[in-house]
Amino acid sequence: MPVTLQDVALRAGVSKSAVSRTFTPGASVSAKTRAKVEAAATELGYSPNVLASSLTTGRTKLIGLISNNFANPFFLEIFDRFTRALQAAELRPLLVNLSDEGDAERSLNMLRQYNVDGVIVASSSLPPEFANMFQKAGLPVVHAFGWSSPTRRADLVSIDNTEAGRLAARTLIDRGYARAGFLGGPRTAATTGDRLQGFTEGLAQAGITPVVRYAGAYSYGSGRAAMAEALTDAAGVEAWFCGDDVIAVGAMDAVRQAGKSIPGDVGLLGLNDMAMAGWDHVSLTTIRQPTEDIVTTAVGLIRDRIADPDRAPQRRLLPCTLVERATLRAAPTRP
Amino acid sequence: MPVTLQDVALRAGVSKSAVSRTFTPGASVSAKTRAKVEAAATELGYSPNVLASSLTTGRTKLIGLISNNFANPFFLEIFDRFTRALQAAELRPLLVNLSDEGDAERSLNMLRQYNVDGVIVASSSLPPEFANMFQKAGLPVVHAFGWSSPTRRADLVSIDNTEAGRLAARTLIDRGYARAGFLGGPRTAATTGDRLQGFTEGLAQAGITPVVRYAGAYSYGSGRAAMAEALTDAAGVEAWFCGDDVIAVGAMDAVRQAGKSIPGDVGLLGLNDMAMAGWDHVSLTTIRQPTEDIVTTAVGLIRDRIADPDRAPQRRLLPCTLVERATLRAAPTRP
DNA sequence: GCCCATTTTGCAACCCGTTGCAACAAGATG
DNA sequence: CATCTTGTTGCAACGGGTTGCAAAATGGGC
Repeated sequence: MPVTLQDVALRAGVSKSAVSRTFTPGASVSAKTRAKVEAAATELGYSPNVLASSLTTGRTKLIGLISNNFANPFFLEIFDRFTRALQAAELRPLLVNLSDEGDAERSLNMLRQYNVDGVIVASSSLPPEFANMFQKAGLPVVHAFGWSSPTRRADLVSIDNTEAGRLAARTLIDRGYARAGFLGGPRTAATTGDRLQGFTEGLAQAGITPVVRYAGAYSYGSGRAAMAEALTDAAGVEAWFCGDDVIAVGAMDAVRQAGKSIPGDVGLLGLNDMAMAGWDHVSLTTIRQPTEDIVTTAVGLIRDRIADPDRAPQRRLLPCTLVERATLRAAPTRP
Repeated sequence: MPVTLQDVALRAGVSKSAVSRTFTPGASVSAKTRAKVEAAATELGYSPNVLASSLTTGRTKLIGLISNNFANPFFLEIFDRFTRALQAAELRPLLVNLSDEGDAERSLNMLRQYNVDGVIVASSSLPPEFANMFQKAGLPVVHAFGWSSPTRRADLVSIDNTEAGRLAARTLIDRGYARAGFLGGPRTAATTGDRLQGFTEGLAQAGITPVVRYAGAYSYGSGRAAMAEALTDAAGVEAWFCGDDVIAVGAMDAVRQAGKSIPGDVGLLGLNDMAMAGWDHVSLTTIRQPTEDIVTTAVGLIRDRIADPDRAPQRRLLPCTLVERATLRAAPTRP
């Protein structure tokens, strides 16, 4: 039923090649033929079959968009931006949910079956093996929002997590907090370690050693549970740097549940600046990731790498900034 | 570089056909050949190229997953479920973000270029033209989470929105609210009308006529703005049935901002039961959509329709239930 | 061991495009 | 007008599979 190249060729009275070339940018066609072909094409409502052409060109314009963070509202914003950015670049996101997929092999396989041109891994908590596999299979990979190991050979774009940790430390010190805590994301997340390191380094300058706790996942429930425990466990902490906004929101509820006030009794600092952090009843003071920049950079990187698979791996670390809201006390005014 | 059918055939000492048939369920192959082929295949790490086979079979196992609700956290849960359900059915979601895509034609075109087997529209606020176009193009379409017009020829799965409206009405009446309001989603959303109708009908039985307001979008900001206005505009309303949880959360903040208490001064009833509705500080009383059921039903419908494109359009209306939390006052105990 | 009905198998054409190559046309140059 | 460029065009092979068809192999019954 669908209109094929052949149909258009017949209609326009030219060869298949002529039609094909009309739709191939940079190919050699005379203005006359092109006109004939285009007329026939619009008349028939023809549009070339990407999949068929991928057979010979090896390009599908399909990008695997991989994540396992489907419980974190921040990632809805990320998906929003990625889908738009990819669409704008004439690429198509094949969304892969790795939440309950223990088997890396299977996912890799499926992406290869579809001949994806590249893979964007949007997650900080995916096990390293995934990245490795994709690369071994010769698939261009870019990591966004996570990762850190300089040994990896994949492209990377994210904030400088160590620097974010330092910024968090400076912020808490500025506000006069003397007893600080780190409520990280999952231990296995690549970013968690870097943030902790920066945080610890930064605090060290004020002679402070942070209490360290971890949430089991990037989710409200995990943040809440971890904080509930920490409140009895590490009661003296005045302010917590949380590994992520959604964890911070969970923590916030645990604190209030325990009858303590924010930021009076306990201060909270998040990371991401998801939309919800700005909602009235949340008003989370947080470190903002430049989401839009990260996404457009990631899309740019994947295009570049597809064009030149052998180029050296790129690392783009973008700066993050503090967003002042209501979960940390104000800096004491200096006389 | 990738392993092809040919390679496996050579290795196994059989013809291409034999290999192809080994991987085609229901084809005629002897146990012996199958064994040989499978051995060779695993040895070489072969997996068939879906795209190549789609050329002859006409099936890509690609499903367009279309939405424009990227500001509503509820949809992250929906995407989570859809991706899992599709993956489990050996289908792949090609995610299409229609948020800023005014041009239906363009999206349709791209979906056709990729030969998607079908389309799932997950949104209640997409203009009707989309559905029409897909269908005219002969693409199997199923609508999930929205729509209602019985004149459409697409498959539909959602809650019974009129019934949901009635349930909301009954609930408010039970709690003794005499002055009720309806804070709907966008006027253009197909579901909004149905819910209002059911709500109005239900209230009529108690002789109540609802005040009606609309939010401009399914988002926190719209809900908040609409409620802020309504609070001065329609100050007498004791309880509002909101078109959606995220709108309700926005409304909640507007109410608190105005110095009123919930549910003391103003009652709120949401719809969806997104995860966040259950968070401590939200505790939204809401009407629950059976999300999981809707999703699995939608995936089932799309498979069936792909198998038999000519069958009569299906409508599956699933029941919804009230989830009691903290934004409506309790029903007065009857002696 | 022979004959017939069933399976199994391979050949070759086909799905829808792309592309190297050679043939060809048109325009420039002398 | 002949010759050389340069630009256009069609042919045919190819990419990685599927499938109708006929030939070959297998199995069963006697």
